[in-house]
Amino acid sequence: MMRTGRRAGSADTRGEILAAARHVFGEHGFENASVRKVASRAGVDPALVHHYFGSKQALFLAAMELPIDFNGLVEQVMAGPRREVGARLVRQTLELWETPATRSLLMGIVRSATTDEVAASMLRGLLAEGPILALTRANGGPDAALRATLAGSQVVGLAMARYVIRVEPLASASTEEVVRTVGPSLQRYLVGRL
Amino acid sequence: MMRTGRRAGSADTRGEILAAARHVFGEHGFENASVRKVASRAGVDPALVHHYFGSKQALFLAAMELPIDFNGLVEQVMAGPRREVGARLVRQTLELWETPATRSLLMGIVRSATTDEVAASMLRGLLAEGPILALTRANGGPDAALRATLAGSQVVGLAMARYVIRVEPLASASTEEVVRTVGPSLQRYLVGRL
DNA sequence: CACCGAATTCATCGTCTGTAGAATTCACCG
DNA sequence: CGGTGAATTCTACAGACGATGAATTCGGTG
Repeated sequence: MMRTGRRAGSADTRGEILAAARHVFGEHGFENASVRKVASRAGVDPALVHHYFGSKQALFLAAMELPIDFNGLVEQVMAGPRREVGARLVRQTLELWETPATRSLLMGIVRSATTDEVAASMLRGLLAEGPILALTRANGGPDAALRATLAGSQVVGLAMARYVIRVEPLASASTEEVVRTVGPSLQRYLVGRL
Repeated sequence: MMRTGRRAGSADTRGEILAAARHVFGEHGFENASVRKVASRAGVDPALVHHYFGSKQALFLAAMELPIDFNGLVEQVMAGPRREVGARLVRQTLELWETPATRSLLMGIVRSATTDEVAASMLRGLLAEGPILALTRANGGPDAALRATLAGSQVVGLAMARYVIRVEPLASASTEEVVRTVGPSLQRYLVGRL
């Protein structure tokens, strides 16, 4: 039985709670995750989570804050021939989803967005005002907003099918095959003739 | 206070419970919906739900059983010039999502699929073995399975963006504009050069 | 009209949930 | 080396949840 009171030494307990939260939210989504699961995975009492974050919602917001460099991402997608901009966007997307740190984050947002309004507006912002909009804006045209959401729909659909639902053979296809097949669709949405 | 025992007259209470279940599951998804909410919406005691269906899972399965004529749907998509098969698939999809009866059904499946494994495998089946596969199979080629899941990823992404997350301007775009913009992507996935 | 089975509700159990407050232990500053 | 504040746990509450079993009322059959 773990004794009460402050622990000896100094550890980044707050950080461990955040890491556990990302993992649990990523696995179960917001509503289905519980403060107790997070606490247990962090090796900590549930009350401590509230002491640090105040509420489950606030914990979610803190855990899902994106440590993603969007400016760099947009730059990397724009660097290179314009006729392969779609392919590069697919490649960057797959990389984000296959890096464990960002994966559980995106997983948490997508898994929660279908039922939780806060997470839904996060995803909405990501699709409508995020890096994808920056890409379509860079190529002029008055329909940049529509183009961005169209591309966003393909991106989120790809993520759902490949990583969340795991539908075969898409889930096991190689990165290059996905880039080759999905790239042209995004290409059209981003800079092609609609 | 509603008296105990059998009600006078004869009403299709079981059917009303199913309708209420479709509505509630469509709004909240499986895990977040409760037997009590369904019962309350059907004007019925929660125990009656268990009397008819046995468990929440069984209720979900019964409520989400698709009353959709897939054969007819495939036929309608295949009827007409082959170079517009993508556009016709988009149109059929939008029609399903905009008909209230089927909408809450699909909503329930998608909203639940991100966290519940049973719903996930329903959606997986829909994307990998359902009508979309029938379409890609009809056009020969050894990669029909991959083509179907690619098209499925765009379909589910469109549904997520337009109906679940409701991202603008996609959510408010006219049917014809969506058909015009998304059609060519599906066209490529279904019968085009990958 | 008696009876059986189906329909319906009530009361309840055990569990899990988010959250709050009080108590305890330690690190650090003077 | 004393004291203040932060870190951590314990205990607990009040509500919702899925599920069960018994009790009650009605429709339909003989």
